[in-house]
Amino acid sequence: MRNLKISSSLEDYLEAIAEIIESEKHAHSKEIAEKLKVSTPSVSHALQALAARGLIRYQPHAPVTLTRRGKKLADAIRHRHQVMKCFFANILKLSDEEADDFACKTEHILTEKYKDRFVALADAIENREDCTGLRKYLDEYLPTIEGEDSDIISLDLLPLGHEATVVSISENLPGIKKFADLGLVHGSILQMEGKAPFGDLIRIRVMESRLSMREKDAANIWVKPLNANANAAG
Amino acid sequence: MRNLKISSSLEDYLEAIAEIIESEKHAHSKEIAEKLKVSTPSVSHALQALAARGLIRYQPHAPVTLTRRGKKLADAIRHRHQVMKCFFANILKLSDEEADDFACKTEHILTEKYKDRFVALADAIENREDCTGLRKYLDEYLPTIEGEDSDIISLDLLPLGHEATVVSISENLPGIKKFADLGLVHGSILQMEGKAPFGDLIRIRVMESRLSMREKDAANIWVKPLNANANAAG
DNA sequence: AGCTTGACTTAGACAAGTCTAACTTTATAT
DNA sequence: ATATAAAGTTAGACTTGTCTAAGTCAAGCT
Repeated sequence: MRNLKISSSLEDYLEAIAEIIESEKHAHSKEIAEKLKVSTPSVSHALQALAARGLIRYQPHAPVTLTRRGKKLADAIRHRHQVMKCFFANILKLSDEEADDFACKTEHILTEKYKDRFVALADAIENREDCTGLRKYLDEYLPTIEGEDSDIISLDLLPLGHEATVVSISENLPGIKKFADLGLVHGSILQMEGKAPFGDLIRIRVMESRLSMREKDAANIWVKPLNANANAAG
Repeated sequence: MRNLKISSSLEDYLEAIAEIIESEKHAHSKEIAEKLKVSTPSVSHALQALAARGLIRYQPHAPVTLTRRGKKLADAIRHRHQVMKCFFANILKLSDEEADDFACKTEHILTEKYKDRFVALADAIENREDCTGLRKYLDEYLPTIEGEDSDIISLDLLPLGHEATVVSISENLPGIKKFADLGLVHGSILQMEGKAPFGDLIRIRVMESRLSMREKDAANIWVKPLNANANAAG
């Protein structure tokens, strides 16, 4: 069996061909071009590449059909797409269109193993009896998340005097302090109090206490600055 | 503010530079090359591109540093990486290394909105009181999923006489029959009984009953063939 | 039958990203 | 101080995937 890896661009062509054939029996270059929003010369080029890999039957000026191998590969891609689309729509509550868009991108990087785990997770969340609470929560809360290009920065970038809330902390790195022990957790509000000009140390205030940490460690704490404060300084 | 979109390749360089600077203060071409497993000329080339976009300070033969904008963008990328890595490791139960690998790919396609929803989902699953059952299930079941390039095909490809189990069905397409009504659900075992040579119809057996469907609809049913059966035929 | 039109392909330019080979710069070591 | 080594850059080839421009093919019309 020949090499089955093709570029994500060719995967897109193959997928489009499969979908067109499904609804129209034959796939014409023009339709493929419209579906993928590329020019027809690009399609011709891609068709030659697919034919060279034995995935389609292609004679110039005739509509293409999929070989058995091509159909199988196209199906695998379409299945990945479908699985991810369902996950994004049903679990993450994206709109149908958003889910489809995002699935288009993930279908090229998803491997079988990961796919199966997404399926299992989605299945469990949707069907387990003890997940009614979670389902209700996801239904109500997720659609409210808008995430308009939020200005999350790492703590070491927070300007002097500015306040911010802690968004997340990478604790899994070796040699990093346990920040949680210092009262630094998701949601904490902190203020940048000082930066040593050359040194590696920064000083922050959390609630009523103060603490110092290495700048290097601060780069692993992500915060979202609160607006309208303080004297911007570098 | 200038255009902030850069290619995923440049994102990789920027991320690598940020990580090296974090542990070594200065990023040298050679280290970047080693980290990304590319040649040093490729690094030089990328550095020029990043400098042209105002993301790094770069003088030939001197170690690079990040501009403020560069640091901010690098942090956004690293945060996406970290979020996805946590999701894959903690929820989907991939190994640390697998989670990291997969995060490397997803970090380039994840937008803020989707990121926030992944965070919310992971947070809910890990911390809600009513999710202990789900957590236990994920802990025990997901690691057993191996998905060794499973031979999932669409039903219309199943050879005559062969049996298969239903893996999933796309019901959300317009004009598609409600297969569930016919006893066709996830896990059903079916057998291909006949294909009309030209026509669009195929005939299958599910449990003790038989049903026909259009080949076009069969392409939206994914099955996993059972081994060692029947007479292979086209 | 020949003309016209639309579909498709070929040819060739361009951009991004990679590489090897050859060169330059900087640092090190007597 | 100069030779040598290491690091980094430039030059140029190659690949993939895109495009426009210019052709070719095939079908339908009169």
